[in-house]
Amino acid sequence: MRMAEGVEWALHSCLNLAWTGPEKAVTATRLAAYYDLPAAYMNKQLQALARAGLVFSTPGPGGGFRLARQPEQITLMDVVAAIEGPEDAFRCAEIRKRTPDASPSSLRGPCLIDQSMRRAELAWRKELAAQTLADVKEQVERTAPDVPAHARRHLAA
Amino acid sequence: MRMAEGVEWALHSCLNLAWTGPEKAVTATRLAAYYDLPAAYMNKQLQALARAGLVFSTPGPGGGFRLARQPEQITLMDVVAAIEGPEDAFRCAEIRKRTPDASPSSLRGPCLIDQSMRRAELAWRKELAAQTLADVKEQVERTAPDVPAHARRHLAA
DNA sequence: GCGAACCTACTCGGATATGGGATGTCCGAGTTCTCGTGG
DNA sequence: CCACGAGAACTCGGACATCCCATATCCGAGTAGGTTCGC
Repeated sequence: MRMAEGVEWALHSCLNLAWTGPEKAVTATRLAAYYDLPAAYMNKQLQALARAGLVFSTPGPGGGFRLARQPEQITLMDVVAAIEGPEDAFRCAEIRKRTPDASPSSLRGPCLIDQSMRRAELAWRKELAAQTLADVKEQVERTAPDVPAHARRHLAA
Repeated sequence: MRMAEGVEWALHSCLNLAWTGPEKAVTATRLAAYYDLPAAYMNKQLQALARAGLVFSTPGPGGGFRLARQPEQITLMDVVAAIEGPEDAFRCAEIRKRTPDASPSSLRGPCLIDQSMRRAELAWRKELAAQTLADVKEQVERTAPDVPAHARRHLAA
């Protein structure tokens, strides 16, 4: 099980967009260059964020991406779901139904293995949903106060 | 992000091995046939469980797999880790270090995005570790009392 | 001088290659049981 | 009848194909701004 690395890119980019502010749009090329990443692929990740409604995208000169909501209103869960998709990691294929003696009685309830796995995954989602971009942003500003200025400087038009 | 489907197979197989008991070994072929799954691939999953020490494997006629511990001593986390490996789903590539102005001061602390993701994944692991095979087994026996007998009958030599 | 139309440059957006890991298959090493043979 | 040994069958274990999705790239649609031409 491996999470797409685009998640990491998206999270860092969202933080950077929070620092540059919603007034000026930042291009995918510039965000990618800041971390020396392939620009076209970074663009793909930002597209996913745009589809999820987390960022606004404007084409043309002066265009780029802007955060669509306040950092307090964006959770880490939102970003992960935007990149990874809404599906669970564990997907019950209901193999129990393929047994030769899958009687209606034994299939009455839900698959309990699936339930247990879902319960764990729900705990994961809850923890992600409990943390907002603003939380992480504030932590970074406290432990590394010069990072926001650096980001603004390198991402400014 | 997608978990290997071998996890589902392994969990069901562990339950079945719990029902057949540790006295008689059950072959991979028989476990696979119970769910109409490819035998060789099922064998691969059981091998992973054996490497992790969750099951004993004995070759030759009359051989097969037996649960290595009591169901109370095997958590869902054990099974998932055996199949999926020990690595985290989210792997911080430390892209923050690739910024042109990655000063030692700003890199002093750990990556806070990584920390947040780890916190969520830890919650997932804790929830998995909190549930044992015995828990799930007991739930199944309560909601579908005839399943254990079916398993024993179809998996008996 | 001013306005409008054109043109260029820029950016996103989706369609298109590529690579690595999960999925699926196959054969060999080792063990156990069986069967035959000899005492 | 019993002991023994050779053989066969069975099972795991790992090496070998195959397929699919994440990764990576490229080009087209659309837009904004600048430029030039006409009035």
